[in-house]
Amino acid sequence: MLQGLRMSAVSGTLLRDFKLRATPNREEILHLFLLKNYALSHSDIEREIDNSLDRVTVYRTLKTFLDKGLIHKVLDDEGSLKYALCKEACNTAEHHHDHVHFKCIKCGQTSCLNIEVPSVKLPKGYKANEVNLLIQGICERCN
Amino acid sequence: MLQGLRMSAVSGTLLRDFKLRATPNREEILHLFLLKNYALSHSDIEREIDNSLDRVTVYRTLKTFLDKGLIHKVLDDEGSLKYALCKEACNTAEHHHDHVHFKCIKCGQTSCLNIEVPSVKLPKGYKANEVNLLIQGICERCN
DNA sequence: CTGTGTGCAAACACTTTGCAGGTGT
DNA sequence: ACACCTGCAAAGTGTTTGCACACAG
Repeated sequence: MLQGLRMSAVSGTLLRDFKLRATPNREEILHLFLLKNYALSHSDIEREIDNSLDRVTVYRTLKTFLDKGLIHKVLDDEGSLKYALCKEACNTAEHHHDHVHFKCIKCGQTSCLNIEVPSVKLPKGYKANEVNLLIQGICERCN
Repeated sequence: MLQGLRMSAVSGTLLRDFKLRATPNREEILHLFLLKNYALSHSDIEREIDNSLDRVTVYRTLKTFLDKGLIHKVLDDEGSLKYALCKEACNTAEHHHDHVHFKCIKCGQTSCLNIEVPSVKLPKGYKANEVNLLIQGICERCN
């Protein structure tokens, strides 16, 4: 849904689609996600948006985006959560976040791989809800 | 390697096996890991060991255990890392940490599932090093 | 106009570092 | 005896909350 659109134009519209007020801050943060194709941590965002943008606002914006289903959490091995855009249409009611993420141990970037999550047979009694696969290694650019 | 041994006796020996000094603190923390069969966060450890045990010591002990290969990181969706014992013989030189972990969204416990990590075909150019699979859902006890 | 977003300040929580003294081997 | 572990204090970093004002709809 997000691909193939002019980024500069899309942020405001996208926000309204998700029933969020289109404020400059939100547009800027959303724009950054559209620009980068890898997962961003809180501090990544602070670093990239160098002009004044309150720390607290970033926290709250990320939480809002998360609640509304614009972005999803991406696991990281360092304890610091990262976030990435939901590629398909997720909304508050239903998410399908079975993701494969790849973290490069050289450049540190974590990106979404467009491959299927392999199905796993759980022991009986267990019921799966969400599956997260994090693969660490060397990405194609660093190879 | 760890299974089938009397826990109270094993901590000290195990520490020496890993070339670590057997101190009361370390034995207590290691004992806790042996006792619980799910992954523990830093704060879990602080909570469980209610008597005096300095926060800083826990940090340093966990780092030491990690470095020596006694424990490994377990991913969590909340940003707070957890740790669990390495079941097979891992040492500083070689780890094989392709793990499947299951986090129950009811009781919050994350445990190691004894199943194989399904193989994933990576796009060409990518090279995998370590694979972490985190499945979230309902565990057998909460079901 | 109204409800929500924002920035500031401050509180709070988490993690790391330095150092002096204690302890395992 | 020596090297390493520990606890305390303090600094550094990350996150949350309260409040008054600004602003989008």
